[in-house]
Amino acid sequence: MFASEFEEEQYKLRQDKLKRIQELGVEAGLQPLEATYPNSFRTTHEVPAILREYAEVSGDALEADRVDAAVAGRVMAHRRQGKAGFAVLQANGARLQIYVRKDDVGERAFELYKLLDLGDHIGVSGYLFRTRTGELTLHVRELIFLAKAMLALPDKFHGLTDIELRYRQRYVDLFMDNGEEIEASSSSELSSASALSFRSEAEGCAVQFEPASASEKNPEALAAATPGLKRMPAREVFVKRAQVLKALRTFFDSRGYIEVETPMMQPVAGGAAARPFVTHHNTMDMELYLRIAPELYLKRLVVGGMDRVYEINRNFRNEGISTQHNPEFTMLEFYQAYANYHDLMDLTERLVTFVAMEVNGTTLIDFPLPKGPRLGEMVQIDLGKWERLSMKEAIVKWWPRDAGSPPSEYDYASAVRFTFAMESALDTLARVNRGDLSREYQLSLVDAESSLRAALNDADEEPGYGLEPKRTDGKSAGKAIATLFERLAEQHLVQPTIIYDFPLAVSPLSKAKPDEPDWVERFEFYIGGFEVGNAFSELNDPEDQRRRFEAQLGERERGDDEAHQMDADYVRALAYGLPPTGGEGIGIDRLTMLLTGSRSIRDVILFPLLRPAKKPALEKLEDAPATELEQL
RNA sequence: GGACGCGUAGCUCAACUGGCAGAGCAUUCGACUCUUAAUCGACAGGUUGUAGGUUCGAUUCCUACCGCGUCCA
Repeated sequence: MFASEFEEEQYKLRQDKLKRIQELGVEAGLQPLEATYPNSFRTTHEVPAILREYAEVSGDALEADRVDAAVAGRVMAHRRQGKAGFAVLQANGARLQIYVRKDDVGERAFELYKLLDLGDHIGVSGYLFRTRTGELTLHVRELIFLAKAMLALPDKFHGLTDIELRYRQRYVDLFMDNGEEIEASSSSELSSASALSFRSEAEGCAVQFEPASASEKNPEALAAATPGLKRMPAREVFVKRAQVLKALRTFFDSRGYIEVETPMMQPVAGGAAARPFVTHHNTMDMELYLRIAPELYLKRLVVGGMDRVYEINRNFRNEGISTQHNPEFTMLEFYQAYANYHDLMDLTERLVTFVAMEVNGTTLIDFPLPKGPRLGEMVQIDLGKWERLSMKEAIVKWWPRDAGSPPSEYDYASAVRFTFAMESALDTLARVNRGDLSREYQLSLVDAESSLRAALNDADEEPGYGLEPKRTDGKSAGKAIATLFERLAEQHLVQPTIIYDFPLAVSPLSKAKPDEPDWVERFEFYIGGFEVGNAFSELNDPEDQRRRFEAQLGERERGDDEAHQMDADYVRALAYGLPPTGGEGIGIDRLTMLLTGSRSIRDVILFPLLRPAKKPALEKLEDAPATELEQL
């Protein structure tokens, strides 16, 4: 528990203080436990409510018509001046100053006041007034000790800036973080006046996070330069996250969708391309997988006549960790019978717009790009303005200028032709004279080259599905096309963009386009340069579904452990008749990142996965001799 | 998995080209009845992530490992 001997000493010191506090309480007639860890304190006001209610009431008015109040909170500042002092109580993310005078609270309570440490919880009652500087303050008459902070708080001005510690000790981060901290990547002068100004408007909170110098700077110069990255306070991020969830439920509930919960532990981990976590049930002696998606269960429900369903819950994917990936993440999935992917495109635009308005009151967000060549750049995104491009159009739009003409329908039709197209594009690219080009341009050429090569590799490995007899080589180029799109276009999709019509090869659960059997009715939408959601017209032909699963099994045998597993029961469910259905999944963590201006998924997950903390120093010392012996 | 960066007091950070490990906050003691990063005075707090190496001398240079971060895959 203790990080150091110093901390242990601190702890003991505070134990002594707690004992002294107990003595004071007992002297006042309390039971020992009531004096140290009382069970309750009756408040008359919540701190945020007081700040809101009396924000406009003058000191004279408060004096003329005295307002009594009892509030409780955590001591976040403690300023003493002899026989009086000011302290700041924080509760529910808002801060109220209190004023304690020995003359008013008496000898014993003032003794208690002097024993307080930062982080302690107290309850106070008294009356409201305004100080000389005009700050709303509670003049304390009675002071009750509620709970002790046995460990010292971080630096009161800087707070916890160590990102690792913020994640590991979120319980500290939540009450310490005021978001004022500036992260590197631009000059401190600029970053002190961020374009983002986060205020707890909902709570009318006294904590204002606007840098004092902001108004003095030239706003035009600020807008021109990349503004610094100012974080929203941790607490506010998670308040917003709750609002996002609430808005989503409002949206679907009002449209007749039923919220359901489907298994998190599944005998077959299906519904997505990802490696699962494996677990074991002892009594039944069976392997189970933590779900990678709820998809197949939700569609079973549509078979069962639940025509509109949605689920908001965790998915688990045994994959890498990055600023956009956490092994467990929250996914919204919804399904609507008798709808197709065109209907879902319209619904998606309305949904995102609605959530933005509910949560932020505007569709405009300032967002620091979390990856790609424009990493860290603050961009303004309008979540109410959408563009739609087919995947093929997107490849054309972002096709490297120096690589000749983009692939045609003819090139897409088979892996052999696609390979040839990539090779000739690479040749064209290689012939560009790079002598007088800027470094930036040269880098973009390198990037283009690696993108084409990645697609080329996929085309080489592309399996033959045998689904399309017209192909001479028996191989599709679907996977390679998807890779090409991702490498060329994804990073540019900053404003909300729907990319529709995906290759069948990468879409084992989607319905094919009637006129183009190699392509499916599927779209993904991108914001801020990353994928936020994925939707399609659901494949509802059991025969076709069985063939696709079998093709995926072939993939798996070839070493692709992300290929979809066979789910015979799902095929059986389809055999009972799934109506034409549109379904969609939306990454809630990523959506929350956008709506809170967060650079990392870890900033919107309360307890992101980290390696276990290193051992306390004392344990380590004891271990040391053993390892030395082993080495000998 | 690869590249780069970081790791110094409880917290936030210094320590120039390798030359006595320092400051602020917090803590402890003292003064102060309108302060707000309160102020003033004093004390205390360190195996510089771990293990090696180079050197008269290592927080600094080198190697490996651990942890975290960022990017790429």
